[in-house]
Amino acid sequence: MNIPTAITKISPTLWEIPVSYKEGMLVPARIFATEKLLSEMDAGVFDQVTNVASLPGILKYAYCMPDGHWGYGFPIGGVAAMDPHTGVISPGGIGFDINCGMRLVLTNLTEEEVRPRLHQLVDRLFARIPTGVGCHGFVRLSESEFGQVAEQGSRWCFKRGFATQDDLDMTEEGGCFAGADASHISNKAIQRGYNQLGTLGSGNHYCEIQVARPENVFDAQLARAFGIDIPNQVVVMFHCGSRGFGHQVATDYLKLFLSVMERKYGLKVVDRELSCAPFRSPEGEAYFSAMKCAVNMAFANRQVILHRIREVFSDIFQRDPFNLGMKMVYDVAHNTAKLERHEIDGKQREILIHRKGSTRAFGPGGYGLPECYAKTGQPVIIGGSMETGSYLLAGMAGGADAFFTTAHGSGRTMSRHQAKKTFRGDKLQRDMESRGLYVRTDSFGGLAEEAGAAYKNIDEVAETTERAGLSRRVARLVPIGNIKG
DNA sequence: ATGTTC
Repeated sequence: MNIPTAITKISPTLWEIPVSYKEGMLVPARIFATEKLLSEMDAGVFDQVTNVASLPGILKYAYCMPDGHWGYGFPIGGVAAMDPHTGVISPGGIGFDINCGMRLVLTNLTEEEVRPRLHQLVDRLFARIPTGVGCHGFVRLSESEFGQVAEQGSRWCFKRGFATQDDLDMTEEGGCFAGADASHISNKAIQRGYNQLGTLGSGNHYCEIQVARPENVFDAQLARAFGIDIPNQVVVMFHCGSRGFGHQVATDYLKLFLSVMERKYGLKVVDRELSCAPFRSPEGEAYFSAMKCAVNMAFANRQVILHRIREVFSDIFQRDPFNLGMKMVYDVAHNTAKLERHEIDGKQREILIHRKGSTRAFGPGGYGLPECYAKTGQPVIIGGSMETGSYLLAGMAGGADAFFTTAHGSGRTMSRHQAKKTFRGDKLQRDMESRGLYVRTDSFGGLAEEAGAAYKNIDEVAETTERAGLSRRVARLVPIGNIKG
């Protein structure tokens, strides 16, 4: 058993490790999980979340969500809010894949209408959306035009005809984090990124055709408000981020911070992977701006992919995509740092929130939400493994204590290496097809790594976030087609 | 996650 003996149970879905657990902790660590999910977490989670609790300027608690697992420096599933004046910013608290995120798109088609053309549809998506490591997109950009993508995000897509105003409205922050300045980006990052717009990537990135079956709708009223109102309605969910561009931004600044952290700022961290800089320092501010460039590139990436998905559906079903009801439910990031206003000890304050493998989940009335979601709370998209389904949820008022944050996915229980040794991709593909799920992939090895059995149970994760008051389940979405890298 | 080891 990996669970520290010092842990105390605050509620059936919340656990706390006190500051006395480890020298240097400034705040307690809190983990949202059932006893079962807690017991499935690797020891690295407890080690890392308590390391995060020692970072300068951290406020309230270092959090970990129920899908938490070991990551680079911070656990994946981590949440850390810093005082912007005294605190640090850490790339490890955001992740290498900056603005990795989820997008959910409606159709007005039913499973019965899509099934006969499923193979054709998935094959065409696989042909039109580049997948795999190092893949390139169809949008031809000069390096300076790419700088505009990085600064403008989805707004650049709107100008180029790849987005509607409604798409922008249904994206977190309108698809553009303000304050992105491409002068903080290295040439190397631009070289890696400028031809990657509209590409899915590899690993757990995918584009899925899913069905909202009536028996899987948890809250019919919220489902209707989110546009799910036909029995067996088909939706499209996809998961990807900022590709090699964001990876290079993270690499560049991790290295820069390591060179100045101790020498220039006297910051000592217990793990080099917690490389950081004061938020209010030239290096910290440059990273925050560069990170926003990667955030915006990822929003634009998902927007161009949506444009292609609409083209494919339009070709296959011989109708305009908007006649097919292809409207976005929402696009939400799960690897970012943001300045947000939250109530801390009874006072409204601006704080710097790191969310790494955790999702913003504003409750009803949350600021900046589109008017249509003012009463429902923000749509939250939690992606499961490709075999087991995903969830649409809604932010809840009870999320305030966790800075309105919830889980992001299933969370691995088995390492990629272990999964590759345990499963065979070609057999998995045949098994999935016999269960009515048609999957296309660039790499059978990559497919084996994503086997459902290598992940936590998504139903338990989603239910735990609801019991903890973080996000209410709206509908469970079952995959029938999948393309992955 | 990632031109999967600068």
